[in-house]
This record gives sequence, structure tokens and C-alpha cells, in this order.
Amino acid sequence: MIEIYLLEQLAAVAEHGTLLKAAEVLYLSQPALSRSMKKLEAELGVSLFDRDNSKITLNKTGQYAVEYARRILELDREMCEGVADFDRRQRTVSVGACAPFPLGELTPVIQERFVEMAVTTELSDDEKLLSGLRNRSYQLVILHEKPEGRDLFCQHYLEEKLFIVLPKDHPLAKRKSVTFDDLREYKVLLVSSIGFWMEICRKRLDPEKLIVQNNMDALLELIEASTLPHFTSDRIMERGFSNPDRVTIPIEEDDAKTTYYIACLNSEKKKYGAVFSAAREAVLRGM
Amino acid sequence: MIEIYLLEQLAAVAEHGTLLKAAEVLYLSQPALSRSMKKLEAELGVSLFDRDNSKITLNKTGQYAVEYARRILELDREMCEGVADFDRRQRTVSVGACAPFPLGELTPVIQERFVEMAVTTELSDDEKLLSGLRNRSYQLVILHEKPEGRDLFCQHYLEEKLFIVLPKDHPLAKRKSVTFDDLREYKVLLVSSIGFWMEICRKRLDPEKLIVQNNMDALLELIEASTLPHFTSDRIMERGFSNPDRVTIPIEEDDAKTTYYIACLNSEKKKYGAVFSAAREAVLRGM
DNA sequence: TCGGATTACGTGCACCGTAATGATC
DNA sequence: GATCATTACGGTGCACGTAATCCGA
Repeated sequence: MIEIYLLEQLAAVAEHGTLLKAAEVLYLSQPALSRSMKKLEAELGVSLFDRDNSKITLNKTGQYAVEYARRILELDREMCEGVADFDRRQRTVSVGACAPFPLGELTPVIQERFVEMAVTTELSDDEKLLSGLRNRSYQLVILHEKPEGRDLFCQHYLEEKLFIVLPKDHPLAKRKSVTFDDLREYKVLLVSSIGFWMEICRKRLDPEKLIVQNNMDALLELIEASTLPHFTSDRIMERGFSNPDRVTIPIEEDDAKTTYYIACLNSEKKKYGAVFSAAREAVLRGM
Repeated sequence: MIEIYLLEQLAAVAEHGTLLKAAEVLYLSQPALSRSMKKLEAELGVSLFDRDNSKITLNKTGQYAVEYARRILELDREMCEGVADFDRRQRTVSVGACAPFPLGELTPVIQERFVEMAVTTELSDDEKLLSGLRNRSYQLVILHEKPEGRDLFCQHYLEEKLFIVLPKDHPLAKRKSVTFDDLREYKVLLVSSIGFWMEICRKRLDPEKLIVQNNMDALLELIEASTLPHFTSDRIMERGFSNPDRVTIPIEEDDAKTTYYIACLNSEKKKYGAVFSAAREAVLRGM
């Protein structure tokens, strides 16, 4: 069998034309390369070069061999990366979600069931989440629309409903409820990592009026320091986050409430079954 | 990069289950294999086995790696054979023909133009000759039917006409010409290597009456020693083969005469151009 | 006690580099 | 005299084997 290092050297010679240049690139001496090429020819039982006593050039057979060499080298490289990648995936659960709240809820549930494994999380939109699920970039995803497809296992997770937080002297502060249209004329504080909610805000509010922070801490500072409106949700409030100096008003719109679904590949339903049931129980307990 | 010998060892371990068995098969000691597998894991940066202190079994990643290993090994093997095969083809012209006479004529013509190369010849039927031409098993073929296909270059070669050779006292000896039907009731001597003529004989004569020799010498002996009819052709007689003790009568049938064509792949027309023109000239000279 | 993996240690070969030689421009 | 391949020779790393150890049925 031909060893890889010989194929690497052959490929380098093919690429650089002379033994000298190839040897430089390979951090090797010409004699070593010269011998290697001879060895290669001996092992294959054919001559790969036309030797002109001061110049070697690949002959037809040599060119043919180089094609094989490149294919084998490519496969070898692919193996190195592929195996490492596969291994990493074996030890990590990648969770993708369309919104931060359900992700924050689900992550500890997963971690609890897969103590050995790393849990990585990511926000994205439903479409990318689904394709990522199918190409194994994600093992679990949280969506805000029930997905199609017999290859998927999907379970209802929880609901979330948006509220607006206003200073007490805000023109809308006395309202029982508001709509997105009511809010259109006001500036609103937002953090960028809110998943699909950002789309909703961009669509239903005036994009010019959105003051978006990349950093959660920055947002909290601004909430403290300013009197600008910002969003919250029933779920967040349940977790005890509220501000007695402000009023919190529900947004009465379909766009302001959503249902989350957890999904995985049907083929991995068994593996993640514990997560699904734990998630269901957690929701029931929380009610 | 992972060397081939490590992949071979991995594949053997995967195949035989234990290091011990695999080591035997590989003519290697267990320690060597043990180290190799560790080295492989180190180079890939992953663990491939579950080690149970007295038993190693491939884990998921290991199984995944084995798949790659097998693919790479297969490609490496394919390279060894493929390159040797390619080289052999570079140095040989394989000629296939449907009949021995034109093959015997053309072979020296080819050899003259490709002095460096080996010329191998083979008899077969038109169909196999054409498929062999297309899959590069033959570089040149001699057919008795003009082939279809834009990928082929084809040139008329020569005609051949069949005669029957009879003892002077044979019932048909006085005839100016005969048909296959006239010959049906008589035993006929044949040699097996006559290409497509054999099909004609089997179809037009009584197969039971054909006395087929595998060996040309055996045929010649029998021709001398017996008074059985046998075939010859205008072309063979031109070459001076005739027997004054016998009469030679033409067979007046379409099936008893044929036209030969030489063909090669269009893509190799340039390479074999000299053969085609030399063949044409030889035929003209011979008339 | 046997099957099977690992550790420890010494050895040889195969691949490498340096230096010299050859060949062509 | 450049450039580039090959031959010659001496060095070294690394893959190997042997022997010893460990562990579980």
C-alpha cells in the first residue's frame, strides 16, 4: 500500500514542477524527495516521470497517479476534520431557538439530563433552525411555529405574551392595554438578542424609533437611567422581574403572543425523550 | 495527516474485534497495535475506543472513523491497480477483430508504427469489440459491419470471400460454385479461431457435421491426412496457400463474403491515423 | 489460568540531511 | 557558473518486537 506521505510529496512535485521547489515547500531536502519518488515508482511498479538527467517531468502515468493522489489526500484531510467534528457533535447538544426566554428555560433542563455533555445555544429564525436540525447542526430547536415534516418530532412547549413597560407619566400609562400602532410614535428600548421578536418589532413598530442595544447590561442601565418604554413578557414577570416605578401594560395583539414548540429529528426522539418529558413537566409545575 | 498503515490497522481491528486477532492477521504484536491505535487517537484528537481495561470496543466516533478508513484504503488500492493498469495500456495497443485474416494483416502494420509498444490481439464478436473499444479495452478493432456512433472513426479495410476445398473425387468437385445448402450433408473441417465465420458456419451448415479443431496445427494435419472438405478464402489463396491435390470452389452466397472495417475512438483518431493510412495503402498495393 | 490490553525497554530499519557528483543550460 | 537531479554516507526517530504487568472471566 502507498503511504500518505508519498502521495503528499507526489502532489507537491506535481504542483511545483521541480523537486527543488517541492522540497522547499515540504521542508525536505531534494535527495529525500528524489528517493521518495523513486520509491513510489518502485511500489507502483511503473515509472511516473520522464527523467532528462537534469529535469524530471510527470509522464502520462504520473499525471494519472497524481489525480488519485489528490483524491486520496482530500479524503484523508476530510477524515481528520470529519472525525473531530463528529466527535464534538457526540459530546455536545446544540440547541437553537427563535427566542431567548424558552431557550433560557430549556437549557438547564437539557444540561440536567446530559451531564456529560456540553450544551451550546444559539438564536436564529425558524427556517434556519429547521435546516440546521436536519443537517445536524442542532439537535434540539425551539420554534414559534409548528413545523411540517414527518422526519421531525415536535412538542408544544409554552406560551409567551408581550407587555410594554412605561413610566407612570407616559401618555399611554393609564391604558388597560395597547396595540403596536399605539406605540409606533414612541421610541422604545430593545436588546438585539430577542430572536424573532425583533422581526415583529421591525414590522409593527417604526424601525427608526427602535433603540437597539447589543448588550443586555447596557439595556438595563438605560432602562434605569431613562424613561423610555421597553418590553417585558408574562414569562419574564413570572420570574420576578418587575419595576414598581413603572406601569406594565399588555399588548393586545396576536403578534404580541406566541406559542413555542420543541422539536428534534424523529430519529433522535428516543435520545432526547427525557428532555421532552422534563420540559412538559416543568411547564405544568410552573402553572 | 493520517498514514495509511494506521488506517489499515484500524480497519483490521474493526474487522476482528480485538487487538489480539487483528495483530495476528497483520503479522504484528499486540503492543504495536495498541500503540498504533493510541497514536491514531492522538493524531485525530479524539478517542475511538471504549477501553474496559481488558477489552477495547470501537465507540461511535471510532465506527465513524472506520468508515473513512475503509474508503481511503479502497481508494489507495484502486490507485495501485489503476495506475499499473493505466501504464500497461499506455504501452500496449490492443486490437480486437471479428476474424483472423484481417487481424493477421493489420497487426504487422500497427507494430511497424508503434515500435515501442506491445500489440495484443484478440478475436471477438462485433458487439463485444465495440463495447471494448468504448471502455478502452481495445484501441483498434476490425469489424465486419460498419458501426454506428459519432464517437467512432471507421474506415473500410478489405473484402474476403469464402471458398470450399474438396478432394478431386468429391461429388461436388466438378461444380463451378456451391452454396451452403450444397455443403450441409458433408462433414467439414474447421479451426475454432475463425471469429464470426464460426457463427455463419453454425447457422448455414449442420452443426453436427462441423469437426472443430482448437489448434491450427491439428487442423493442418487433418487436412493432409483426410479427404474432408475445409474452407479457404480468396485472401488466404493470395497469400499462396493452396493445395494442388484438391479443387477449390467458390461459395456463391452473400454470407460467404464480407467487408472488414477498421475503427477506433474518434478521440484517438490522430494517434492511430498512421495505421489507417498504412492499412489503406497496403490494400491498394495488394490489388 | 487464560484471553486480552497496556507498560517498559531495547533494537533495527527506513527516512532524513549533508556533502559530493553529474548533467544540462 | 547557475540550476536541478542523483548518488553516497552517516544519523536518528519511530515503529516494531520481547518481556513483564495488569485486569477480568
